[in-house]
Amino acid sequence: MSKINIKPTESELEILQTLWEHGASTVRFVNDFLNEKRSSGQKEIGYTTTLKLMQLMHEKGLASRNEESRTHIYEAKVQEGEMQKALLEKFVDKTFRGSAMKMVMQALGNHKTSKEELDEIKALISKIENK
Amino acid sequence: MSKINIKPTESELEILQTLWEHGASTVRFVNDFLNEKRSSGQKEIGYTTTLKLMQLMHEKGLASRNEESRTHIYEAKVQEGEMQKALLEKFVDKTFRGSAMKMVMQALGNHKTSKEELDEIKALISKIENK
DNA sequence: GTTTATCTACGAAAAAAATCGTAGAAGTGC
DNA sequence: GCACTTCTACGATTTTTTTCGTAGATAAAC
Repeated sequence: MSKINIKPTESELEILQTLWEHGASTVRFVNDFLNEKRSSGQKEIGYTTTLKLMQLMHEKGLASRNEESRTHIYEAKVQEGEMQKALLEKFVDKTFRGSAMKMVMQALGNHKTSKEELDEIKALISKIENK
Repeated sequence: MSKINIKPTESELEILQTLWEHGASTVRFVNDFLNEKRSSGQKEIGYTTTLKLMQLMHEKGLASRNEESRTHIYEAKVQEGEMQKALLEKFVDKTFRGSAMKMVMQALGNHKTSKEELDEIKALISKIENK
């Protein structure tokens, strides 16, 4: 349960997303994936840009890497859930002045929520209430 | 209902928070307030730093200012709720891969939620369901 | 009315983050 | 083996954000 004390930058977070979603990956894969996502309009990210970023992430301890083969394979070193928790807390502070509730209400209000999702939430609420 | 296309930086958001919380304010007030908040430890923010930031926000259209008296009075030009909505959307994308639901669950799970708050949410859910 | 404090404007330095170019090593295809 | 591609390392540039110093104007204090 090691606390997360390393805050990723925007770009780093984007890379982490990729690693979480696809598991351990090469720089090439991450770079391609990122560029596909932002296909329309924006300028492509150069390969060495992503490389550099991932090298930095390795140094910072955000990612580990396997150097057995020439093509290194990077893996997220922090868990997605933990990072989400840490970032959420910070975000609530910054944007909702600390009120998680306000944020939840905002999210529920804005977002078109399906019946299934609402049921899920209700279930969670019951669980919290009966505890 | 003008869409928000201006993304504030971290510092700008902090200033916006102050303006939202206290209404139209002078640079001096904002600067003092900000420094009190981060009292312990960190270095103080210089007056001209805050001044510059607020001038930039004015240029960008994030804040308006009343120049009638020598001491200008700044006011947030975007509404808190709108900005929260915009930032929330971006945040959910970046951090929860677009799943607002996942985020809500995470928030409800981590955060110690009071009975009143839970009731509030339940009320909101009912409202959504009966619509 | 002269000194002192406070304000804005503005430029520029410092810090943080993102981007890329180049070099050289290592693999691939023929 | 030789040309071609692909990879890492590394330094350096560019862009963005934050920070502050200085100058001049205005107000306040006495």
